[in-house]
Amino acid sequence: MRYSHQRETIKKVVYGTDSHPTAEWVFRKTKNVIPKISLGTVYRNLKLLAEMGQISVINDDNIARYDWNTNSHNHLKCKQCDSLIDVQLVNDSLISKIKKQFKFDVDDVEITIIGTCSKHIK
Amino acid sequence: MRYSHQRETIKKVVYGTDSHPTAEWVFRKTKNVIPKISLGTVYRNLKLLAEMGQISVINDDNIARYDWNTNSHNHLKCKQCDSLIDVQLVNDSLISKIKKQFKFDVDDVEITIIGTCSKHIK
DNA sequence: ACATTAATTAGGAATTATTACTAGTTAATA
DNA sequence: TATTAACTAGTAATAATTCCTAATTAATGT
Repeated sequence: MRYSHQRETIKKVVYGTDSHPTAEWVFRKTKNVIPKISLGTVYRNLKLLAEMGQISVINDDNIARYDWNTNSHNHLKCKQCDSLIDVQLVNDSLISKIKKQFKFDVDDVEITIIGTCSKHIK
Repeated sequence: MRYSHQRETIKKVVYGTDSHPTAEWVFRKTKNVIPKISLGTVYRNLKLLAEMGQISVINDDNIARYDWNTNSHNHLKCKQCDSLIDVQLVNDSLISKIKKQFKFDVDDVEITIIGTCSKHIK
């Protein structure tokens, strides 16, 4: 894989936020650095970075969001502010339980808790 | 809400399978009964049925799948056969743990376990 | 430093899933 | 049976994402 200014910039943008941004958001931010960058380039490089394991992809409703945190973790999604909060819920015992109980070979556990965050509970 | 032959047929199609079908699949099956039905009608009624709580929506990658099972449950997703298997992983203690630990008011818990099902482990 | 070349890009077209729009149809009711 | 508001078919529009292609650029050898 050859060096590319675009890809490095996109990576920095993702690594510079905890907001689990969409491709569109990354595109806008990256444009501040490289005004002529195209949306296709952003999508292609986000995909490449994900394939290389340098970022991870979150499947939020029907739109992809990206995360610099590639460690296995889960999300609390607030319906009010639409924000995603990182949490750690899964432990190895759950995974081995699933393996035994269902004879299912686990690669990844995707958990999203939908609800209302502390800021918006009235 | 008025009775509609289309909506009833769509509902029966969803209730007649465990395959967690897509809108496209429901459309094809419903066409066997009502050849002139349009895709838009299928989408509109799937949405209505979900809003009425008569079916539930699963967010699988970037495509919606539908499920007659409206009880809270989780899915094992096999990467080989792309099938979704119903399982029950969450218990009330997890939900109350989240409530306490993160001061987060939980409405729904979405869990998908990605991996390989027993049929495809070699 | 310069030429070669294969990876990468910008820009736009194409694709996929889904929603919106509208004139015509139909279920419910009086 | 006439009225009417909800519903449908068919099609256009939208949103997110991928694909395509000529031009650009990073890496390598000379």
